[in-house]
Amino acid sequence: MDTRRSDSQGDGLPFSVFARDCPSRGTLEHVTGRWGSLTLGALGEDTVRFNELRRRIDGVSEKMLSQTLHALERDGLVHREAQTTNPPRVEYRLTELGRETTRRLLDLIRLVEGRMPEVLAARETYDAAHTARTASA
Amino acid sequence: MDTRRSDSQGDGLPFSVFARDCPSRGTLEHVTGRWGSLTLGALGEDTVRFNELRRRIDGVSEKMLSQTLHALERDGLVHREAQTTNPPRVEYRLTELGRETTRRLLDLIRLVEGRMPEVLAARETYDAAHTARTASA
DNA sequence: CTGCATCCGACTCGATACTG
DNA sequence: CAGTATCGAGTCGGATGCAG
Repeated sequence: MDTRRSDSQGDGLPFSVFARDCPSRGTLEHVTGRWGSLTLGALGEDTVRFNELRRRIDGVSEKMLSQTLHALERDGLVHREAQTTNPPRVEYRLTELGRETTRRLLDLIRLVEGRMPEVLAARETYDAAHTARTASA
Repeated sequence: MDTRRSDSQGDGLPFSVFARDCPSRGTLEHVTGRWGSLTLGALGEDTVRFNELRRRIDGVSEKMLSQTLHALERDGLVHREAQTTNPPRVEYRLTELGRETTRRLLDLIRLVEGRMPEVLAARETYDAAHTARTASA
């Protein structure tokens, strides 16, 4: 059966990201996506306002941050608290689930960052091999 | 100072995904991207051929898998071994760095999958609140 | 079998402008 | 400050066709 593909990865969970129509795939993408991961990481343990968040994530546009925040809020990872005062003040912070998720995410990010020298070296090797092939052709 | 942003996340690493021009951002995207994460997870501890990999990842196109594999190979996460025999046989497997990365990634995936019921519930709540607002308007 | 090249539509993203 | 609406450029991604 196609829907049992997850077994080949040996997880035995009720959902499987490996299946095309699995809902966890969407959530995983919100979490790991370009802005999702950065947003979660930038929130961390803090309670942060919209523009502060925007400043923390270098390069994110208003639109993308807003969009990302909505997706994460919808998935129950981020809590949004709006005060209808003037000036408006909206604060975002991680839910418990969001913190758990972010913890794992940061483990991953830290690993990747810590190993970047290896990655960069691998890239050079790869590129050298490839340009050599192209150049010699 | 802008380049110290990473400190606000308390990691103190030499790279910071939060900075726009940080090379780790690209690698992180390869790893966590739509197909990258699934490819790494599908490789696991195995040595897998191209089409077998394609079968494991439900919905991936040839093009995307090939592209993803190249990116991961370039980053030193995946090892590619091509036998120039006939028929051609190309095997992919994770490097040590790839396995480390995948381990973290699977921690994250498992968490997300395990908590999907919560996510789904949060979505319903969110959607209900939103459609209510829209409907009542 | 394992791929690369090309075409082309769909969707994403970012800049801008505008609202409360 | 905290967004939403719109629009155009760019990228993603799938289908097809071809090559070793």
